[in-house]
Amino acid sequence: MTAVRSLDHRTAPGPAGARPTDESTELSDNERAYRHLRREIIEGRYEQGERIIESRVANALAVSRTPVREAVRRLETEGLVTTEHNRGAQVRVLTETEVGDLYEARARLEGFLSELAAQRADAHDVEAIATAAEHFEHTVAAVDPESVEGLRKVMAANDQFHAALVSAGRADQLYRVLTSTVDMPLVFAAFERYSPEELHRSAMFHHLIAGAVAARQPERAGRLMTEHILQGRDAAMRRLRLDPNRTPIEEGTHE
Amino acid sequence: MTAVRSLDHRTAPGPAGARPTDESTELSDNERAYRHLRREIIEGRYEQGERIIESRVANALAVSRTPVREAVRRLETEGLVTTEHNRGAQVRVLTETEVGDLYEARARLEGFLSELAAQRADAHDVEAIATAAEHFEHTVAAVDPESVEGLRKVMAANDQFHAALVSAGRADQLYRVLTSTVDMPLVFAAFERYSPEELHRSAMFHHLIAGAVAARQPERAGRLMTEHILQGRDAAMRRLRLDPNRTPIEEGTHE
DNA sequence: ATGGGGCAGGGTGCATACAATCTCTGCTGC
DNA sequence: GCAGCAGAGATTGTATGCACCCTGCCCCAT
Repeated sequence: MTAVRSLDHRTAPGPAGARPTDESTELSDNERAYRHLRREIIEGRYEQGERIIESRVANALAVSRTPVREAVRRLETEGLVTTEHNRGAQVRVLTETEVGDLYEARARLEGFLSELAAQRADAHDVEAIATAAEHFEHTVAAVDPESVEGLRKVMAANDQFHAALVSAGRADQLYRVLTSTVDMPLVFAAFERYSPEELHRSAMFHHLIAGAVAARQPERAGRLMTEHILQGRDAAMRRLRLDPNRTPIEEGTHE
Repeated sequence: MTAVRSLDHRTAPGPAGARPTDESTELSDNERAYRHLRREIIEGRYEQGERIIESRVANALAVSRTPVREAVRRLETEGLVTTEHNRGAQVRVLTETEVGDLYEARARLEGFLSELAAQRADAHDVEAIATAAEHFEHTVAAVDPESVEGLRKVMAANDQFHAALVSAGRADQLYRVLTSTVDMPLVFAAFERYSPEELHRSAMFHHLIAGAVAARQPERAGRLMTEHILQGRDAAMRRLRLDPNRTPIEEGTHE
């Protein structure tokens, strides 16, 4: 495959629903490869343990192997893939215990984050958090959680809520720790299996957390968030036990 | 600069004090670049915010830019450096608040880790933890904490203790989260400034934690570890406040 | 039939080439 | 004297080439 791209670069600098806060630049190939692979893995389109062939990914994105390799290094550091010398990368396989531990670690980190948010939020932050909680509730009620788009919308709304907390907590560094650490795979795996009641319960927790932040009660905010995440863990692990082999979200052959 | 290496590869497959448990393979260029850069940054031989020039690093290690770039991607994901498109990487600058937050996050994670260790350790693990605590105490008493080698020895002993806990907690995933997350820079910055009394206090905490694990008391182990880390935070931040501009550990020009 | 050696193809790791971008410097014109 | 700009050199981002590694398969000797 030889460079059929050239124009991709110029088209669409990314005017979509981009947050007005920061990025509007056109993505580097590296970044595109990273996001692509991340999504493929998170949404289950790679098997657990499946090998990631650099040249295939490169072809699929019409780039060379170089940016793909760099993306793989990032994913490796995030823990989404493992690598062996001269044998490339494969999607990480997590045991049930590991999944549980990671959820619990996440619960503590997000609990801490929520405490910070409750301490540091200004009026604008409080507003944003409440809005996000509202938005999540609407989304959950409106979309079909079985469809890919529905799922993605729910996830996006969920991210928005957490992002509002991060912003309120002035904790960008923590955010990196959270997202860049076997965080997403769990989230998606969880939502993939969430029942309507569970989604509903999440929406309720979001509201409660928003309330605790607005009331400047760090401990309660932290406790609620911790419990919220642990609820997610339990739901996810119930499903994991029922169906240990996750099924892909979409067809999307990465062949 | 053109390949003057060739032999580096063959020499010393790494028979040094390598843990018998795993690696004895010769390192890839990528890995070498990663470790080199990581150490340079952690030990303060790059200024905060200083730019990292790929070709310079490549020359210094007698490798091409390719593995260096991959190493930089890893460091970026770990949060040690930041990058901007077409403008390369620079050493991350942390505010005092961010340092404090990260320490606290770390305190919670390591606290959790200690709980796991107290729950899951077998007799062998308990033994290893006690030994490591002992070793740390000896090291602290024996070396000159002002010298680079002394500092490195203290850090190595410290790592050994924490590694023993990780091993006991069956928490390899968590370990990744801990180390790969703006963890090291803080550790070193802390030890760099530690006074003998503070090192002593650390040794004491290690013993207490080891005791709690041996006694199978997860809560106490967790609490002690959390406090241990927070002590470290306070010490580090006291020093930070006295001398906001860290000084390099060694001369070592990375020119 | 079976164990093993070797060979071919697929893939990875690294080096090198090159265009695009950035940055710095010195000059020009106001 | 200084803002601003052009150009050269420095540096990054990506593509491509190549040597080595690894795996699976076929064939041969036992």
